[in-house]
Amino acid sequence: VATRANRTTLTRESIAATALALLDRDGLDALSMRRLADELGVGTMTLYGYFRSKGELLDAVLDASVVDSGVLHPEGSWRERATALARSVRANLERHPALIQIRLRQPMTRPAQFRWTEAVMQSLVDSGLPRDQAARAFRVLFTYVFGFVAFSPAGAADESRTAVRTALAALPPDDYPLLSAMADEAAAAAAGDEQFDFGLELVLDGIEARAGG
Amino acid sequence: VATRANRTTLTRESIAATALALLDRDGLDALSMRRLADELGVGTMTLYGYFRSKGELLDAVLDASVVDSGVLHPEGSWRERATALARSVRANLERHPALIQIRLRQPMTRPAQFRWTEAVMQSLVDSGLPRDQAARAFRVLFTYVFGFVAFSPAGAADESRTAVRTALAALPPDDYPLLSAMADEAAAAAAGDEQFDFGLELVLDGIEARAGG
DNA sequence: ACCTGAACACCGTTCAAGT
DNA sequence: ACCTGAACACCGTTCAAGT
Repeated sequence: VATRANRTTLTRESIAATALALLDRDGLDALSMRRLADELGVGTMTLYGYFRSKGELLDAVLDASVVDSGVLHPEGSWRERATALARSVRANLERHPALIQIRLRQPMTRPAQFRWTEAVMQSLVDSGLPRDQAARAFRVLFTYVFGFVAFSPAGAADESRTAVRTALAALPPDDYPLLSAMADEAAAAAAGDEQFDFGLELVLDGIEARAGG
Repeated sequence: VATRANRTTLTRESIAATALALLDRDGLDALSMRRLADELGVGTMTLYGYFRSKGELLDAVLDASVVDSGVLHPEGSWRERATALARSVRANLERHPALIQIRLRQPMTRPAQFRWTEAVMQSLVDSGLPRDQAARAFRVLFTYVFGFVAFSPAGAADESRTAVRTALAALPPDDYPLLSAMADEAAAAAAGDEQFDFGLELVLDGIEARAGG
């Protein structure tokens, strides 16, 4: 609902930045070409002068989100560096919760994301793993971090814990002897920093064991 | 495009089953209330007599997909059972690729899925882990398996490998000394059974180390 | 009780036209 | 060169009506 006045010149970058802000504010469903054009104070069709399709715009939004992606050259042992890189990419992904859903469609062929990949891969090679195993280990770490963000609701950690506790406590003990008795423990593991770090250490332990450390 | 003739009586279950078939055939974007009603040979609004909304229908589709979920009571050591359960849920998720995207929205409070959770949790408790750690370990395993399916394209394993190899080989070696030289190793780790099992073993090693051996 | 067409407020995108 | 309204083929859902 901005007027035409508060834009200078449209560029792919400025449009992507506005789209990212809209995404952060109102979520993935709210991002339509029509709404974004409104926000920018232009006609809907103007956007098609900068992007061939909505998909191409979403690609540009992914690139825009990586610009401010935090620590890329941490110090320390391979394990300290891997830990710092995993935490920083998690933090960045959770700053823009809608992005993970976009990323499900098109896999990791975005150039900007490769800087993080290079840094993580370097730490894994430094662990002493041969390259083929370092590549596999990278993929496990990637799967863990992205999976965690995708399946452990970030903003709603407390609500998600409550939902898990309620659901498990309501299960019939005859069919679910373990789960019905473990509602509190399961709730604690449903989300949050502690759970993220538990899993990260566990995965890194597995890598270290393979590195012969 | 079915005629009214080839349905007997509509039920929530029969509608969900048709929706799942449509999802498998044409993907998530193709599943609209209008198209599903067409498929069933009824008017669009008829569906709203069985489900209050599209979201409620998607919930029912998730439940329907769990019915045929395979191995739930494997034999063997805790680790053999955990392995069998992880592989079977991966196979089931990959049979219905669109479901993982639905599952991103609403977390694991679907009753039907809890049978799998109970069985995995039992294997983890049998490993000797205390319950709070078993709950955390379950969550890591869950994150790994679901993350793998979400981020490692199932049907398109070969194409995804080719895409990764091409993208990495095209990176400037000055900025990406490691990645540009590791295109083949990264491609091998991008998808497939071998990579899934590598990560699964790695995660189970981490769990076993915490279980004290 | 069970079903439904018309209507409303949205989508992405093509096309032909405006400056 | 850059922008755009109208139109097309879609959405999910409300409402008032049909049998």
